[in-house]
Amino acid sequence: MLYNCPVETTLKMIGGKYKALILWHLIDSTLRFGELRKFIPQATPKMLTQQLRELEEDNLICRTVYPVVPPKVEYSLTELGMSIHPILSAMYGWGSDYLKNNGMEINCSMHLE
Amino acid sequence: MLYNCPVETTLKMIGGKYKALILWHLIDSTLRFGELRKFIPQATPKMLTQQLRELEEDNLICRTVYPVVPPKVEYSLTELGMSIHPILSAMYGWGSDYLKNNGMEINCSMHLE
DNA sequence: CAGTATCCCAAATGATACTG
DNA sequence: CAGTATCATTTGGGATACTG
Repeated sequence: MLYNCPVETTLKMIGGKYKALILWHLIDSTLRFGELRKFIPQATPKMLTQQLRELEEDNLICRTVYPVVPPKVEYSLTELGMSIHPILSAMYGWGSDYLKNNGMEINCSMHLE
Repeated sequence: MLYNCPVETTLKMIGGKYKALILWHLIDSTLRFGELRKFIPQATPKMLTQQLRELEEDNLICRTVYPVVPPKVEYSLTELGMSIHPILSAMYGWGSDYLKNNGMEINCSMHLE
């Protein structure tokens, strides 16, 4: 695959419908599939699975399966995934400012750090 | 519209197919429609127009029409558009590193600054 | 030059039901 | 619990031709 611009490379990896959101949620915690679903209820299981698989393929997240019943699967950031943090933070900061300046309430169940 | 997270707000505004690329090209120059087409040949006129209109609606770029024949239209960044620069730069940097570490050549007709 | 207008196709996403 | 499978639908996007 040939990219015109590195900006596009980055966008391809974190620009999926729920990818930035998933990464953001994983920044400070390892989460199970069901927990991610609760954080991102608008994503159907199919979509969530698909996005997670793509993130995993791109080596941004790590999927750990515990061989127990009932199944337990945990998702966490890889080192590469953690290296995205500054970008996500910058996006969070810019987005917050934008919403504030436009009198929109932020409805984010998320912790800044 | 209600956003779950400011990260999504930002992504909605710069995540369109050619948006980041358009913004990136406009960072250091005002460009005409035809010039943007040359820089982004993969975008059909329809798509380019659509993306430009959305960027304009979001107040990221400014469209200036000169009442001459033949028509002359120039696009430039607004202040808000310029404020995206750090994010784009961060994305450019991360993407470059990623491509380098994976032995991929960068084929970007673009100037870093 | 800077777009619009149409038509059409492919990909993305949603809804729902099911399973090891 | 953590997904898959299937079907239906919507959306995105390309090709092409046309215009003030």
